[in-house]
Formats: sequence, structure tokens, C-alpha cells
Amino acid sequence: MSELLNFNYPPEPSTDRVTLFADVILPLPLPKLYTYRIPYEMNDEVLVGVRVIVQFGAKKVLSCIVADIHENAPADYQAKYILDVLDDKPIITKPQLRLFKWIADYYMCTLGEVINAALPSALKLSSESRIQLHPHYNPEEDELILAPQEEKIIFALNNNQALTFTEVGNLLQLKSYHKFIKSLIQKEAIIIYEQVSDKFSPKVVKKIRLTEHFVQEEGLLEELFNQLTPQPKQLDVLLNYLQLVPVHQDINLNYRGTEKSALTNNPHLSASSINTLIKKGVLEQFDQIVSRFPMEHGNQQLPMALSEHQLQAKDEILGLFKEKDTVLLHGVTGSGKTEVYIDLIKHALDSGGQVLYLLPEIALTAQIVTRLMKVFGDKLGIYHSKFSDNERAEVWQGILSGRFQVIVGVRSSIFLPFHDLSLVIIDEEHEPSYKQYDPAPRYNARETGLMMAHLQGAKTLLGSATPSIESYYNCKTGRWGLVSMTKRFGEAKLPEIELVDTRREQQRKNMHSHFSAKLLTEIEERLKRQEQVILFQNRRGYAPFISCDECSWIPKCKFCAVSLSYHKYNNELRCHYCGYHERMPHDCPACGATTLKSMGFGTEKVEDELKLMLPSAEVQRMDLDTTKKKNSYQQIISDFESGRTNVLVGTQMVTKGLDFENVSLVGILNADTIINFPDFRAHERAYQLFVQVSGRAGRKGKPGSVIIQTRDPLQPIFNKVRSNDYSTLYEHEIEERMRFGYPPFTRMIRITVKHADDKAAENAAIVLTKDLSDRLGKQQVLGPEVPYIFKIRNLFLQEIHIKLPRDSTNLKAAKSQIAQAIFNLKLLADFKGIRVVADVDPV
DNA sequence: AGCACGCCGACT
DNA sequence: GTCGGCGTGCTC
Repeated sequence: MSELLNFNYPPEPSTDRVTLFADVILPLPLPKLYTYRIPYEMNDEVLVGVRVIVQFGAKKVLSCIVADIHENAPADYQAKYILDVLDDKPIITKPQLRLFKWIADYYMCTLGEVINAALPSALKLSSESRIQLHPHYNPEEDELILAPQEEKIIFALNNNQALTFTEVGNLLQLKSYHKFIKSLIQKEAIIIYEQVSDKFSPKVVKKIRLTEHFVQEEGLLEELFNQLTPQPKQLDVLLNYLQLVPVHQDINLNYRGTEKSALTNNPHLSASSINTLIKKGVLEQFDQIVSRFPMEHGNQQLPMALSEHQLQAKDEILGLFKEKDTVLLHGVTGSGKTEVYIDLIKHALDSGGQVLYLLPEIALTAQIVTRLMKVFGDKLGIYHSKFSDNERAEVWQGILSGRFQVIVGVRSSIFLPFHDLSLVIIDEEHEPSYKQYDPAPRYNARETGLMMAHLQGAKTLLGSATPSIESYYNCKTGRWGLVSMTKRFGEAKLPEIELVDTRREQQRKNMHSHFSAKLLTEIEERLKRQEQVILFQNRRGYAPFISCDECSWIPKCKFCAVSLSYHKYNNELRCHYCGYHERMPHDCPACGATTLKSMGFGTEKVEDELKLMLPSAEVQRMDLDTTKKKNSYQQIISDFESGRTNVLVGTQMVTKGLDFENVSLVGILNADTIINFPDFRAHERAYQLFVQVSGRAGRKGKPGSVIIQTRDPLQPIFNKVRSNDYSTLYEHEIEERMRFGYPPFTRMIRITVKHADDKAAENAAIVLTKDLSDRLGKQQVLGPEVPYIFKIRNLFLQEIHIKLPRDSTNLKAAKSQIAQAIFNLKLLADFKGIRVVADVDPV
């Protein structure tokens, strides 16, 4: 794998002046690469994987990635020159380029789109047109006849030296500012230039140390003390510095100095005396580039020895890796998969490769990070969407430089510049959130992670308590190895699951709003015992819709075909698809009645009502609305962990990666909305969700219980959840998938046709379906059909589903047929403004 | 994706 | 009559 690090163009000692060309990936959705000429002086600097600056089109200056270097001069056009090289070493590795190519091909998008998604924007360059005064123009002397707006611009430029176009717009308070710029250019008062700026800035701290002088010569320090005795404040500063940096013990310590803030933050020291000492030349100030991540040295020890089951699982995995590249670890919730991962990561590091540990967004919590930090210390990099851009760029660079050998990260970490991977771990592999839906690339991090491992000769370990049917099928057919952990760690028991028939309870008047009497008593019971409760409701907001009692009016989104959800905390009606929101009306806009009623319920209502019914309980809600701020998520978790809150109400977020020892009850308020989902994966999903939520209950000796409220307790799925019977579920599901030709027996591609006009969308979809049927065969193409939500953001939707056979040669051909069909459709005059999106392996 | 060139309505 | 709308088409 290490050949991959050596990107240098073959070092031919030839004296011939070779003319080289570079094919570059522009960060734009363009179907092909563009060829630029490498200026001779840059021949040695332009390498595959570095960023270069080029001019694209009339004036746009962009940074892009070099994908290939060759000597083939383009025949039919004059290649422009590369303007500049930004990196002295590649920031994209060769295996990465191969992977990006695969992503673009497989998920039917452009390389530019992949690059765009992959690079932290701190590594992308922004080019913005700017204006400045014409070098020969002197506003004081040269008399030009200027419009008042033009005067204004010149005045601003005199003070600012440069303005961006948007700044000019703001300055003039005008949308149509262009003509003034044009006119000023004509009058030769200003010029336009393009500026490319590298946005990545390393973090710098101000530090302070003694000047060389005092350290080098013996005795000078003592002399200094005597000198400073009349200025006690300055002496204080010096003494404090020596306390922090005992230079008298080891003069070498002075070189690193101490952070200036360590002195300035000390209330006993005066800032002015610090500054005086700097002025006197006693102390000096310097900048040091530091990491945005705290350095922590892991003790390289497992925090706890593996249990017998864990050891056995680990050995089985390692054994299987000898013959197979991929292994699925099927371990019940609470079986301690994480410890097994940690052990395997250590194992992989010992043999000298890199490791990627993928987790779904909601499972990448401080809990897991702390655990990993303890073991891997500063070898561990974290890649999370909540990170700032500079932090992400630092992780990126850290992998390239070898500083990070293990990355724990979310979906997008598959884009990171690994070049020597030896192990990829994909935890919670069944998670649908590994799939990105919008925008392109519509990739699945599970499949992509597998491909990445394959390209770099690494092993892949997938883990789940509830594997996806596709993955389990791969084990059954022998392609992957399978390892099972059936026991919970520390002999903890799997939770007892109890069903409550809400329909029957309603008849018996046992329902208090959305809570059954049973659930309420059980919650009260836990509160009494100082234990904790998690309540799951798969819907945020207060109510999914409201309705007028008099006239049945229901508020709908202006842009989407959905009803607006009611959010009580800010008294708003909100669309969960486009974000449109309005104030909750006081009375019905249709009939004027004051009888607006909320229908159904979300997490907010659960929280609200529980607080009313059990006033002694400390209830906290965790969903998208309460975790928007950067630290709010962590706050909620730590409040629950410390016991400040007793009941946690939440959406999907509460189902993953959270281990709270004191949780003895989990309630699922409305199981029916989860089961009755019109999708071939609905059963699988429901099973996974129920098992995952249930898994939050009872760890370490305390048996937990789960209460599931449903109107239909006879659903067979409940028995499978109750008895933890994955294999029955699998057998049932795989049989259905075979019968109806769903994955894993086929590959699906979903084509969505969008248009502002519903008739145009429909007609275009019909035309496209016809064309696709002709190309691929009638039985492969289903639809078009109008999706359940038929309009989003003012675009009407039509869907076509394509089912393709599994083998990959046909797959490639089929995809190019599909791309052709879409291309042709867009050429048709009747459908201008049409948007077509292909989603490969939709989830 | 931008951004330029190019053909039709309301204004100095 | 022009300014300016945004509709197609190209960018190495």
C-alpha cells in the first residue's frame, strides 16, 4: 500500500523539455475532466492529487484536483495553463481517487460532485471577483465625470483597497450595481481581479517566554530580580512565569514558553506590567501553531479485559479474516461489541495500518469518543458533522501526515485521505442514515466503506444487533463470515417486552391521552425507585397536524403536499420537508371558529403531557428541535447521565449508542406508525427500531422492561422482537424479497422526475418510462407513479423504479442506458425545466 | 454550477 | 429607442 504515498511523477533524469498536461477534476457537476497545460517550471510540482488553480471559462478562477498527468496534447482545442500549485504534497491519495471514481460511476454522479462532498470547504478555494482602483488612476488628481454611485464606489475603494461584487451591491443598496462597475472600468478608474484565498488557517496561540539573553548567560536572571525589586508588579509577573516554566531548573523549557493567557488570566497580575516587560525586552511574545484537538496520550491499555464471549468473538473474527475479507458481527444489544472493536483496532494498528471506524451520526457520542480516546490517545481522529470546517481540514491533514491512525467518524469519513487502510469497521451497519439522499453523491457509506477496504486490501467488520437483510444474506451465501454474540455483557438479561393494546385500553377508558394506565404506573414505579425511563415517539413537534373542529380545515404547506406540524414551544406551524413556517393562527382562517385542535402527537406533546401527569418527574426531550445548538445534545445526555433528569423523551436519537446503566424502562408510545409504512423494508425497519430501542433498557444486572403501545398487538413482528428472533424475521423477509424480486436479489434504482408543472412532470415521467422500458426491458421498469408526498418545494414528483439483475457487467451497461435516457429526456423541448434524479440503491 | 450571449416588455 | 428580464450553451 505504501506505493500509494509516492505520487511523484517518474523522476526521469532526462534533459528533454517535456510538455505535460494535467486532467483536473473541477468542483462542478460536469461529466468529464478538463485538460490544462502544466507550465514547464511546475513540472515537478504538479502531482496527481494536488490542488491547482486554473481559469475556467472567461474569468472564473477555481481550485481543482489533478487526477492525471500525461503528455497528450489535446488535438481540438488549446489547453490553458495551470496558474498555480497549492500543495507541495498530494491532498488526495491515489486509492482515494480510485474510490471517488467508483462512487461517481456507481451512484451515477460526476466526479466534481464527489470532490465537492469530500473536501472540507476549508480545503476548497473560493474565488470571488473583486475590484480595486486602477493603478494609474488617482482620484485626487484625475478629474473624471462620475455618477454619484460611482463616486461612492471610488470613495470606498480609497479606504478599503478592494471590494467584492456583493460588497458593492450592499454599499449602493442596489441589485443592479453592475452597470456602475462596467462604467468605471471603461473610464479606467478601477480594475477587476480574481482572488483565490486559502481559507484554512491553523489555530495560533499567543505565547510568551524570556528573551534568549536572560537564559543564555548565567547570573543574568538573578541580576534581573534585583533590578525589578522596585517594581513589585513586574517582579510578580516574572516569578509567576518561572513558576509555570521553571527555567532555572532546565533552561530548555524556556523555548516553549507558556501561553500568554496563563499570565493575563491571572487576576493578581497586571496586564500592563506584562507589556512593560515585553517592551523592556525581558519577555518576548511569539505565535505557535497548535492543534484544535487536545493532545491526550492514551495509555494504550484496554480499560477492561475482554470477557470470555468477547474474546471468543474476537478470535473468531480474526480466524475468518484469514479467508474472507468481510465479516459481520451479529451481537445482541449490550453484548459489548465496542470492546471487541477496540481490541481489533489495536491489533490492526500493531500491524501498522490505518483504521476507519464508522458510526451513524446519532451514535457518535461523547461517551464513545471518550472511551476510544482513553485507548488510542492522540492517534485518534474524530470526524463529525458538528465540527467546524477548520477542524475537519485538520483531521484531513492529520491522516495525510500520519498523525492520526484511527478515525472514528460519520458517513462522510469515507472521503478521508486514507492510503494504508488495514481495517474498516462499520458499526450499526443496518442504519439507513448511512445513505445520503440529497444532494449528490447519493452514496451509501456502508457499500462505499466496503469498496474502500477492497481497494486498499483492508478487512471490513460490520456490526449490528439487527443486521440488514442484505448483509445477513451475504453471510448465508458464504461471501462474508458471520460471528454471533448472543449473550449480553456481564450476564445482563435481555429486557422483558410487554404489549399494551391501546384500542382495548381506550374502550376500557384506561388511556390518559396517549399514555396507557399501565405505562404511567410503570413510569411512576421507576421514579419511586430512582430509576430512569426512556420514551420513544417517532415524530418531533407537538402534533403532526391541526384541524378545525367546525369546518375540518387542515393547514398545509404552501410549497409541499404535506400538512404543517404544530410546534408548541415557539407556537409555529412548520413543514418538515422544506422548512416553511408560519405562526399558529389563533382561530380558523377558513371559518373563523376558535376550535383549532391538534391531531396526533409528537415528542413535544409527550413531554408536555407527562410533565402534567407526573409533576414530580424531571422530563427532558431530545429531538432535532432540542439539539440544534452545538452543545445542547451533550448537555441533555449529561443531565440524564447524572440523574438530573429521570425521563428522556425522544425520536430516533434515543435509540442509538447511548448506554445508561440506570434505565430500567423503555416505552414505545405508538408502534403502529412504525410498522405501517409503505415500503418493502418496513418490517425490517420496525424490527430494528424496536430491538434497538428495547436495548436501551436494563444493563449490568438490572433487568429492564419495555412497554410497546399498539392498536394491533397481534402483528407477528412483536413476537419476533419479544423472542429476539432474528432468524425467523430473516427467513420471512428473504423469502418475500426473492418472491417479489427485491434486493438482495435485484438492484434498485429510483428515478425521480421533478417539475413545477404537475402535467409536465407526469408526461415527462411517461416518456422516460417508455424509453427506459425499450432500453432495459419492460419487466425491469416500474411506474411511473406519484409518490405519497407528491410535491416538495413546489416541484411535482413522479417516481420510476428500476430493478436490475445482480451481476455487475449488466449493471454498468444499464446505468449508462439510464443516463442516456435521462440525457435525451432533457433535450426534449416540452420538458424544459425538468429535473431528474437517479438514486442507486435507495433506502 | 456560473456566466455570457441573445431575443422580447416597460422605462430614461 | 434602451435597459434589463432570464432562456440556452459552453467552459480545457
